[in-house]
Amino acid sequence: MSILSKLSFKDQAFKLREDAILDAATRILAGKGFDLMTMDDVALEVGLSKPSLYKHFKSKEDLVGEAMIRLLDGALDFLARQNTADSPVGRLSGLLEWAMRVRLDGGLPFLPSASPQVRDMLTRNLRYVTKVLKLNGQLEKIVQAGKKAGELRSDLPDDVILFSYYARTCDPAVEYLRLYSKMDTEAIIAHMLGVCFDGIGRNSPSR
Amino acid sequence: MSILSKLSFKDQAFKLREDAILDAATRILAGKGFDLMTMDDVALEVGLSKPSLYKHFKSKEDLVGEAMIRLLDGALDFLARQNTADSPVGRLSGLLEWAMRVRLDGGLPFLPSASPQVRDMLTRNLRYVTKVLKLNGQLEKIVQAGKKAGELRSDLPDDVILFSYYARTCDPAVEYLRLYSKMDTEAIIAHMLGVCFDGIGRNSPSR
DNA sequence: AATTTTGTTTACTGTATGGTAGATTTTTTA
DNA sequence: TAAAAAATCTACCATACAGTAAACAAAATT
Repeated sequence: MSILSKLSFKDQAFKLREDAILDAATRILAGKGFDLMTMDDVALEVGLSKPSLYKHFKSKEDLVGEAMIRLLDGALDFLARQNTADSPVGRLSGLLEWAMRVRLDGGLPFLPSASPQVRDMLTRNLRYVTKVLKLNGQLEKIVQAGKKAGELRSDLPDDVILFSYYARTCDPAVEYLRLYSKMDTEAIIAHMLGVCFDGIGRNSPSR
Repeated sequence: MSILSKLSFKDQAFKLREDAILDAATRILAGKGFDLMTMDDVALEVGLSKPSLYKHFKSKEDLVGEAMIRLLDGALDFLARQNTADSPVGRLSGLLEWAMRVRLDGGLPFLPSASPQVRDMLTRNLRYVTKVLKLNGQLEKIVQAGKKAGELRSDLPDDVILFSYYARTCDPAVEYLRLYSKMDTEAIIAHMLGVCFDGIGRNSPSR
């Protein structure tokens, strides 16, 4: 075994631990949110002591930032794997479904929806912002294509459509339906997609 | 001036101070959310010292609960003043517009959307829960009437429609549009109403 | 095996904050 | 105006938590 492969093995172990920490942080974040998540929680969940976390992430903000970045990477990856020949609304719909599934599976919601502090924190994270802008750029193109194809409302500005779309990924309605209705994951996803594109008004939705 | 009217005057002053505290708490809550709001913040904003707050509210949770209850009272009041002859969607639309306007005016969002801790806290507040159930009952009737009249999608269960409707009152899209678009309050409200009832899909909305 | 290096942990610091006791001021009453 | 009552504030406590220093253990290197 060469020195190189040994190093690489060590690095792999390091990376594995890092992923485990991010997994734990993600679970706890999804469960109680940023403010109630303590670094001791994360350490306990992942089976390390707190100072070890700080070998990987220089602060709580950094840790959460990385967790959000990993989520964005997942979204960008999903987009990249999509067939670009699919219809714009089909692509948006697919990504939204993916995001809902991640969330209902114990993952994070996409947007730091409510808390201004979390939003500000992420805004200060350059790598996060860069990825958000990249994702936003790609989605904006899809939205424009969708408008041209008559699949999306052309009376709404792009940013209204985009922000409303993003908001659906962290829609509290999902959480309330999960808690207080008897629907299963699939029914919730189907309904939320319907509400996103067709709203709650009128009969006979398009999809 | 009789003893009674003096007492009543003192009570009025007390009530005024209480309202001032609730106003301050509401502003701060809207600005930084529950976790970052400290009792010292509130005391400073309202011009009292912290212990004086505790003459009115027995805890931070209690204070925030009362602020939310005041908001619910406003909504119930708005509903009560509506013309019951109006169309169901007209009534829902009017209330949503009211809620958006409250929020954009520095008020609170309706639902404790994101934070599970805040949701749990309010769930333990009996007076709050009672009012939520009352409001929910009234809105459910309107939703059912709307479905019957063909103004609301009858393929969606009542609770999907209701939770999606509530979610619009605290939709983060509003915040993002306010921050990152050049729309004014009226344009934001108009678009958000459109998105709520018609979604973002297809052309030519109904309203 | 001795030495260095790396990683981990225990035990701690500093700060923020919800809440309170008791002194102090203001207002009311007589 | 003096005594009593009410309201308010200063100064504090206890707790929780992000982050760290230094002791300790494990592994790698010689």
